[in-house]
This record gives sequence, C-alpha cells and structure tokens, in this order.
Amino acid sequence: MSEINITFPDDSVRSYGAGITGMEIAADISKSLAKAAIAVSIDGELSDLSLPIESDAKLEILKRDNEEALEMIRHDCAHVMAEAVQSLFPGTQVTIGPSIENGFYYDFARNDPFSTEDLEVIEKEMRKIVERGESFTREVWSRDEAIKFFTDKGEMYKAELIQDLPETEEIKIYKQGEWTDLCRGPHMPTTKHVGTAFKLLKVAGAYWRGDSNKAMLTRIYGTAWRDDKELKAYLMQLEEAEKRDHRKLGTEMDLFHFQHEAQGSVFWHPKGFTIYNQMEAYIRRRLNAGGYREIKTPQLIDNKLWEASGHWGKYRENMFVVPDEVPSTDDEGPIVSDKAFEKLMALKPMNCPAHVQVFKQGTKSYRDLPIRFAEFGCCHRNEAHGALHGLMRARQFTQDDAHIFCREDQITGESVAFCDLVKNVYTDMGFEDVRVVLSLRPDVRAGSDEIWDKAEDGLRQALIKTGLDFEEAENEGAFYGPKIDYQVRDAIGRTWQCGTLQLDFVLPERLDANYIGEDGAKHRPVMLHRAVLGSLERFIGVMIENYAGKLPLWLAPVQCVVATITSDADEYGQKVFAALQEAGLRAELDIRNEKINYKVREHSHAKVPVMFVVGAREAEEGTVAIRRMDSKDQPVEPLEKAIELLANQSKPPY
RNA sequence: GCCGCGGUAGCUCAGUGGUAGAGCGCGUCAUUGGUAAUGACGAGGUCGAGAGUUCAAUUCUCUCCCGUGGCACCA
Repeated sequence: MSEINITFPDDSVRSYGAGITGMEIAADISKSLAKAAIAVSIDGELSDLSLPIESDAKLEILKRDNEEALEMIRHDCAHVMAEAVQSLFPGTQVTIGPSIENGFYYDFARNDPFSTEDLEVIEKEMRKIVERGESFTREVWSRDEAIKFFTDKGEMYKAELIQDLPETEEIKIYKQGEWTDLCRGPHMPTTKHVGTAFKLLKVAGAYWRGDSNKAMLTRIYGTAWRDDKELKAYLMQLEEAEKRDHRKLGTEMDLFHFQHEAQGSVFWHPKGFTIYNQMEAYIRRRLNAGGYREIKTPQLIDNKLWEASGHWGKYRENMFVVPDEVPSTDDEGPIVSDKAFEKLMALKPMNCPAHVQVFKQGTKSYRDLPIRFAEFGCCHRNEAHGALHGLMRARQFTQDDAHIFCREDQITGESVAFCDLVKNVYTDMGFEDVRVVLSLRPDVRAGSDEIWDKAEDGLRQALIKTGLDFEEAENEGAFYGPKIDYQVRDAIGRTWQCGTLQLDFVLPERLDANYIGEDGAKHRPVMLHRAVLGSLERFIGVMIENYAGKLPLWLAPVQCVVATITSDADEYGQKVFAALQEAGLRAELDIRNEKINYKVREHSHAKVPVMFVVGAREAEEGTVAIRRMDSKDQPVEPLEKAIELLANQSKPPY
C-alpha cells in the first residue's frame, strides 16, 4: 500500500496509507474532532468525510463553525425535507433542492399543491428524520442504471436531470437511510448533523428549470442555521424587515396609496409628495450643476416613432397602446371602430426616442457636443400583474432620465462625470452598500469591435477613476452597447436596480440623428442613456425602507411639530409655528386639548424628527423644549436659536 | 402571465348557513395635563364584484377583480 502526504492548514504534514478517509484522519487526530467533523476540504474542494483519499493533498477538516458548514446544513436540510415530504405525501416527485442565501428550498411536482398548514406537519416529520440520525452514504451509479431506477420510481424530473448531465459527469447517488436521491453532494455524516435550528417558511410556485413554458412546481422555502440563537436572530430580522416595508410605512405615515382602479400607479398624498418634490429638486440642482438642460416631451406618441426606434417590435408587450380616434358615445355600438386599430398611439415607456427628436431639431455641430438633455420623464410600462410591488415596481413612474449626445472621443469624459455624479448622490442619500456591475459585449451586437473596445474601456476607466468597486459581467451588455448598473441594497437585503449608464450606438442610427463634424460631413453621435435614482418612486421606496421611515431632516415631510402642554401656551405656540414657517421649515402646530404624553407618542409614531414642546414656562421665557425622535433629551433653547439650529440641520446635502 | 395565500369599519384584525364584532382612529362632552395612550358616550360596514346551491349565503361552489409571497419578466 502506498503512502500519501496530507498537509494540514497549520502546514504540518502527516503520512497515511492511500485510500484513507477524511473521517479516519479526523479520528487519528482526536476523538473530539472526529465527533465534530462534518466534511473535509481537499485541495480547497469540499468533499464527504467517507470518501477515500488516494493522493497527496492539502486537507482541512471542517466543523460546524466553518463558513462552509452553513451551506451544508442547509443543503442537507433540503434533503431531509424532501424525504419528509415523500413519506407524508406519496407520489410527490422531487426535482431540485439547493441551499440559498439564508436557507434552502426544494421544488416538488405534485398535483395538489402544498398549503401553509402542511408546513407544520412536514417540519415535524423532518425533526423525526434528524433525530433518527440516518447516515448519508454515497454511491456512483452508471447513467443507464440511474435513469432506470428513477424512471421506475416515477421520478421523471430526476431522470430528465440525469439525461442532461454531461457524459463525463459521475452520477452520484446519496442515500439517507432508505431514502435515495441524485445529488452532487457533499453531505455531512448523518441527518443528525442538520441540528434543530431550522424552520419551514413558505410555499411558492416555481417553473421547472426556471422556464415559464415548463411545468409549475411547488417550492417550499426553509431557513436553517447552526443553532437556535442564529435562527432566532434571523427570524427577528425578517420581522424587522417586514416592519420597514415601504408599503406599510406609506400607509402608516400617510404618504401614498394604491387602489385597484389604477393598479400599479401611485396616489401621492401631500406628505409623500413633499418627499418626492424634495428629491426631484435635489436632483435638478445636481443636474443643472452638471451641465444638463431640462426638457419635457410628450406622453402619448404615435406608434410610427416607436416602430422607427425599434420599441414597437421588441418592447410592445410592455406598452400601453391607445387608439387615436374619438370614442363613440353610442351605448349600443362599439366604443372604437375596427379602423381605430390601424392608427395607434402609445404611452411612452421610455424617453429616449423623444429626446432624439429634440436633438434632431436644427443642425448640430461637433462644437455643440456634448448635449445633455434631462427630463423627469413620466413613463408607463405594462408590467405583468405578478411583477407589481408598491413603489418598487410600478406601472407609472418617473425617471430622473437624461441622454447625452456626444462624440466617440467624449465617451470617457462623460462617463467619468456621470460616475462621479452617482457616487455623490448616493453618498448624500446615505447609501454605502451599492453594487456596481459593468456589463460587457454580448455575442449578438451592433457596432464594430473597435467601438466596443473603446466604449467598454471608457466605462471601465470611468469606474476606476471614480474609485467605485465594481464587478464585470461578460455577455450581459445590451445589443446596442455596454452598460453600468448601480444597485442599492435595501433593508430586507434585496438589491434594487437604481442608476444606470448605457452606451447606445444604435438608436441615433435608427432615428437618423447626426451632427456636422470638423470635416463638414455628417456623423452619428453616440448616445448615453443615464439615470441616477432610476425611478423617483422606486428610490423613495428604497429610502423609506433604508431609514425605516425615519428620513433625514431635509426629506422629512413634517420637520417639526409645535406641541403645547396646556392651552395657556396656545398663543405662544402660534408664534413659534409662524416663526418656523417664516424660516422655511415644514412645521405643524398641535394645540389639541390632549396631554403632552399623548402628543409626543403620536408624533413619534408619525416619525416626525423634531418637536418643539411649549408650556407656560417656555411662553414666559421665549424658549422651546426641543425633543428629537428616539431621544429622551429635552434641551431648552431660546426660540430664535432653536430655529436657526433646525434650519441649518434641515439644509439639503446639495 | 403562472402557483399558493388573502380581501369583513379609515387602519390592524376576530367571527358565523339565520344579513356582524374588537382595538386604534373619527365625532361629542368632561378633563388644562411637562415629554410614548385621561375618561364617558356616539357615529361608522351591500362582509371585493357577479353568478350558482339553499327556505335563507358575509359564511358553501364557480367565475372575475384586486392585493400578497414566490416564479417568469424588468428591452
């Protein structure tokens, strides 16, 4: 028997006979290690403890506290769930069940979908399987054998999976007791290693292989952790996230509402629209300073333009189409004639074609470039019903949109300026966690390789110069040009597409935009589509969740409430209120016949950042007691000083 | 669009084959109180819409609409 050298993380080396297993090595080191071991890492690759090791290797024995352990716990937990489901609901087919961020899921095929009540029963069964501590054992089967096995069992999805595995791939079968599954592995030694810190969370539908043309399966989501403490913390976090839901806060804070007559479109209330206006005004100042000029273009545009721009062909299913005909008021007959469908208009889903029209008015010289047209463009998109999600995904929304028309040699300069703008704006808004992705050329694309080289490098240099951390995504660019996407992470951990910078070599061509070059000939400008906030609606939604409704002072719909303690101070309260308004602050006066406790509680719930509390004493002295949200302090200051302080703190960041 | 769950008072939710309840909010009255709920009384609902079963439907069945968790989609 030949000897192999095993190198451990501390660089110590031990020799063993070839074919020794990870578990045997662990046992050789110590009994307690063997007990705690859940897997091995062989030359950086995770593997089963039971697998023989045949050659020299770097080896690490993994325990529950390793980073990788969580993933294994979740993966094993998915298997345990699948066994539980099949024992409780015979005839259910298993498909795939991976570990995911914070948990795992398993997709099942079954005629009657699971209900939420089933989860409890399944979870109970899972705990039994874990308690039994069945060993995970690994076997390698031949392809035909495996396909026959699963086909005979009626597991058509598994059989399909095996069919589609590459020829070179070993068909690995894992058993936990009696239960058998196709799986890449690795697994922990027994089901007992899963532990007890798991919980099934929800049932959902999911398409087989993520394809909406294929069968709809039932997915069960669960979460699993190392111990109950971690589980509890995660469940708390979910609860906290739910409390921050912008839709809930929007109702509570009286910011906006939705109703079914205008599904997917926002009814902004005065307070919500105050936030909206502040955001818009802020971006407008930023854009003005950045050399943009604001325009406004039509909402309703003839489909001829959408045909020319290419949207009619590729994007029509997301557009709202309107017949250009006077509707009939005859109650008996049809509202529009058959002919109406020959002449259609559409609500704009994007602003770009309209901006090109503005660019095309008059002759442009190379000296005019770059031209930066900005618009708070109200767009309508016919989103699928299931896609709608409060402010985050709406059917009508307003982009802080702009299009920059420039020469090729101006791409880099414009990109740098834009990246700077994005960085400054996000910093002002209080976002640290921003994901930046540079999407590069896809296989099918317009434009020469030279111009793609230039464009991609222009964007890359811009990101490097701005000092933004970014990742590159091969093949992910649009057919018309590369792009940079800026995604903000919200309170629930979801990332939302906000800003974007997209280079476009195609639209100027399609809509025949040109400028006169130095040489006196016509040239195509390059077009940069760009948005910083993306959609004002969505960005406000992200802001609400990020701040849990406690927006920074400059954005707070009501910045200060003047609350009187007794009616003796009403007159003085009026004076304080007037002074706040005079200073340009958004204030409210609360002289209701209520106790101060009640007023403080109510305005705290409403997330008003500052209260000026006034009673007889303050009226006498010309002062206010300043109470800030989440603070018990109540410093008393002279009225003028307090207002000056608040006015300074309420200044927008730009 | 697809699968699951839901729709009852302004909000949050309970409940029932014999046309409904709570808390908060709202209104009235009393209370003038120092930093997270003063008390009493009162008003308020075609129980999402339509159809069916039934002597009787908010409750059961079906269809539709909307919301919601996922999936697909997000050029």
